Amino acid sequence: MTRKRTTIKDVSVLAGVSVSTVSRVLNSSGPISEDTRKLVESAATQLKYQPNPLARGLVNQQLGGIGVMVPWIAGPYFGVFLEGIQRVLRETDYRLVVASGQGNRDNEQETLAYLLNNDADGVIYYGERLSAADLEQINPHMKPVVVMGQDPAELPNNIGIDDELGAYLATRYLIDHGHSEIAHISGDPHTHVTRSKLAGYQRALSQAGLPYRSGLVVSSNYTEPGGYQAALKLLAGPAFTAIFCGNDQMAMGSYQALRDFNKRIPEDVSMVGFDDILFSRYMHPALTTVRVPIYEMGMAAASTVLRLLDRTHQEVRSVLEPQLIVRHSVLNLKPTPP
Amino acid sequence: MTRKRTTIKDVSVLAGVSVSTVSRVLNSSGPISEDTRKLVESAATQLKYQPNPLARGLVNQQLGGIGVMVPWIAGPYFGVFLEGIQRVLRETDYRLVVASGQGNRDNEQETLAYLLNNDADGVIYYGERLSAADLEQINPHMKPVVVMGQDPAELPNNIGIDDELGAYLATRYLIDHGHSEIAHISGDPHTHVTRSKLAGYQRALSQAGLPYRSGLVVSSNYTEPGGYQAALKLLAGPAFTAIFCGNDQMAMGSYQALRDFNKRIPEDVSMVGFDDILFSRYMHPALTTVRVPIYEMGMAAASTVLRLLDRTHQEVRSVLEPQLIVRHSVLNLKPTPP
DNA sequence: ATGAAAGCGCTAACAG
DNA sequence: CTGTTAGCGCTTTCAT
Repeated sequence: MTRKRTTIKDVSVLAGVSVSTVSRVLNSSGPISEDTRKLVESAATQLKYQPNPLARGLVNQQLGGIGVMVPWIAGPYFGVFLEGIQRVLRETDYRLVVASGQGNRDNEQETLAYLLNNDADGVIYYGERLSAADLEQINPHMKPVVVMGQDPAELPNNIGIDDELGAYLATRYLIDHGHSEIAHISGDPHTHVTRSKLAGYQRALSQAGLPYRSGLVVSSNYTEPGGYQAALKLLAGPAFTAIFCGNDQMAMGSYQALRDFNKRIPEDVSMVGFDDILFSRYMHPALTTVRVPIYEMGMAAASTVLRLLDRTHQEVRSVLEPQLIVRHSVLNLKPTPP
Repeated sequence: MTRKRTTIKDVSVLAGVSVSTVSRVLNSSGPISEDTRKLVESAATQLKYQPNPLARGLVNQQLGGIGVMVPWIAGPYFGVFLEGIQRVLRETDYRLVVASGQGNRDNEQETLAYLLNNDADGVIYYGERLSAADLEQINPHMKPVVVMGQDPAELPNNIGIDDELGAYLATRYLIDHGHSEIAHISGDPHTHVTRSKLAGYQRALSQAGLPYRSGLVVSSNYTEPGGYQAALKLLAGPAFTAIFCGNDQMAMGSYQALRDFNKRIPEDVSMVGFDDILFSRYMHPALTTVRVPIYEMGMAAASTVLRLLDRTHQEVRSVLEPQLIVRHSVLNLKPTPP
């Protein structure tokens, strides 16, 4: 706030050249003699010159930010996602502008629109509430948008893992360990992730010749308290020996409910989660779960916007395969190990 | 990327006035007749005009962002902090630009400098690695900087809770429940938070006439694996019946270590944590801990930068008092309840 | 009360 | 290879 920052003009004066020459060497645009280049460069370093991003953006028509919209910034899942994004963005000149929609649709829409208008040259949207049409409407300039957590079939630039496969793996693992009454704590049935997981659960069941029993499936909301409530509901219904939980946070809540009802894990109830958040390994017993490479997904999402923004950006090779992480929350019901 | 966005010029043409008039009504600067005001306003709405923040910033000399530098974006503690910041920033036109230093000093310094130069009109720095002098050096324009997690005595605009008091409360609680061999898992002894907590621990001890025994204190790094290792070290030393843990994440790791050595919590070892992160209540047994109002601290930090930026901004009334949350990880050793 | 014009700092033709 | 000039979109004197 004190003295003016040094401008390109200052550099040009010190170097004894015109501003356009300075601009040329700084951006390596246009031809420059070796002598003047050095001259300018030393002048710039000497003055610690930093181009004004506003002026630059004004002429280049770019805001300079990548906007990210997640339901919550906090939380074990999205935090890691953001970290992945930041990891690739830090190699660029784009800044990371984050916003959270707090699970509110109007809020999401408004904030995303604001982001697109004021802050971002491209956005990453992790959520299900806004459809392709919604997004198009708030994005009149057709800036790159990558969407996470929606059906790849319906949206372009959608990044995700194969949730169906993950759920299949989880359920299959339970079946292989002799479980046949397998409950499922699910999410909002209107969303793609939830449906995919349900589908994977069902596929494993039917493949093993096990019936699908709707009384064993309860919807919740992917939070710890939600998982707690869901487990309570399950406990009041038909008997089961295992739960496949839609995410680890709900598994955490379920653990609590199970303990409150004196059910031992895994002796009385086995449990498999989804996501493999950091804390899963510290649960007691350590949670067997499906690992989702959320950090890598953040990197992939960021790389994708960057690539959409600039054809020369390298695509990051990212394995977006879910993988079962075996820990100690599943009891083997079979006499011989599978 | 397709058609140009509408500019103030477009609005002025539609309204049949000059651009300066439009600017005046939009910013309520200068006198305007009621008629032209309405005229301009309707033209603006009709065109869905959004001022270009770059052009605006260029003339007003403001970047438009509040930069936040935390060690990690992910994680149960800083995520909530960021959420608090976002909460107050969303009421303003400032964007939230986040960066993480990944625990690397040079990285922090460089990134913070970059933020100050390119993105932010003010920054919030949560960390201990950069001193007042370091900060001053990278902040030639004297932009507002609020610092978290350092000694309030040494830095202006420092926001924090009374860690010493929190630690005192925790240790005192243990003592009141009949514990006298109380171990402490600490952090980097060079940092202010860690020293404060240690001081609170010592004060409670000496106040109760209990000796301070250095063999019962081990330093770690505030992570889960760090807590695990620290507990292991403790287990190899003198006997103790309780641990006061520098934060909940290390408590989580300690739980694991204790279980690995067949120590029951709280029957064999009682535990008190610090922070009250979301997961603490889901630990088994639920962790008794010192609640740090980190969300509110985020809000307070943001309000403070805003106030520094603009004298008219209201200061948020925030209670930054630590508070003991009693759950089930402490065994009462006394015959009668305290 | 309103308009004309200068200028924020930078890039990109256009000349030379 | 380098300098001059015209904007980018907006705010703000300075006139009127």
